[in-house]
Amino acid sequence: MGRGKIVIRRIDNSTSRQVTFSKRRSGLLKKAKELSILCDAEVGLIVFSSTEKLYDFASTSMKSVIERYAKLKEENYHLINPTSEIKFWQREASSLRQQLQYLQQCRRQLLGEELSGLSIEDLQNLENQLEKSLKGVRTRKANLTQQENLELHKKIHIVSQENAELQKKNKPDVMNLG
Amino acid sequence: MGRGKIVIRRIDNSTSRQVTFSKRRSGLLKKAKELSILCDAEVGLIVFSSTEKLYDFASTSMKSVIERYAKLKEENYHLINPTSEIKFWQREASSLRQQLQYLQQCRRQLLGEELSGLSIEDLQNLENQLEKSLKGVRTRKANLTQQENLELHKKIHIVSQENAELQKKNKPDVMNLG
DNA sequence: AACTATTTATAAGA
DNA sequence: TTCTTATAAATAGTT
Repeated sequence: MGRGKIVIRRIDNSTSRQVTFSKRRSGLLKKAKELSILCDAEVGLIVFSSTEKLYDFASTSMKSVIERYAKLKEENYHLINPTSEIKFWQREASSLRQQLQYLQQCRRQLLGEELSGLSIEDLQNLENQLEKSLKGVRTRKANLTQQENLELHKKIHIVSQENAELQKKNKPDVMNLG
Repeated sequence: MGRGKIVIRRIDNSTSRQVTFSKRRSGLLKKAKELSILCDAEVGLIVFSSTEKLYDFASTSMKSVIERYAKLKEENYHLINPTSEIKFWQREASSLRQQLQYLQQCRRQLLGEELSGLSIEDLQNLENQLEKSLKGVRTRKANLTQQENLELHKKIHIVSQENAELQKKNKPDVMNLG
């Protein structure tokens, strides 16, 4: 619903991701509110931006929504039970550690290290990916360099003009010296 | 967004309230999902219909969303017994999440994505690294291929010998057939 | 459940 | 960030 159609995938550019977040967040909150009013529903909405900020809406109160939810889903009852609360965080940490380990291995492979576990096919895929990466990086670098060039040209032009004007002004003095 | 404009107030007619609920609920869930994907946000949405039915969406898991929410809002935090062990694991998870985030960004750059924050110098370093990676991968691939070739040669040699022996043994029979 | 006339949301641009 | 506007998407009322 805008000037162009978009596909739903993470927006790479951080600025436009923020802008889109701001717009869609307010739209979502508005619609959550409308649903609760129009249809007499109890609604709770929690949104954390990628910058860790919290935005929320609750038709009644978030506490009430969460408690009602937790009653229905007893696996979430750890909210009220400190023992399972500890277990929850332990599992969380374990899961995160696992993800971390995977990403670290992935990174090492992308750095061309730790390749011993890989088959020839894996290596070929990795090579293809690296070539793609390289292409992306070079394109970006070229764009940036070109942009910088343009700006430098502009600056030189301005400085040259300034010089020309100064020389014009200084001419009389120069003649006096001669 | 429909044949007519409506005011946002409770829909009196129970049938059309249900119909609207069904339509808007799915719209809301869709948009919650889209926001989480597009903007890399953690989103949790809980909806109870007026008929007590639960509909929900969570980009990660509802547990995680609620925990994170509860951590931020102390008024809900009284539900949790803040023992030092819980705090310890929370800190642990937070630290791990940070590392994870860093690695994810690192990985995206190595994949040639998300380059918008990098200077020309950064890009040059990245390019150098990728070239190094590529070299490592190609070397490893070449070694592996060579090694495989060697083994294949050996196998062929063995099979050839076996064949030769079999042919020698079979010769009498073959002559008998002739 | 479909259909569509409208309204609403929002992507892109300023 | 905020406004504008062309266009995509959602949906109110209808079949």
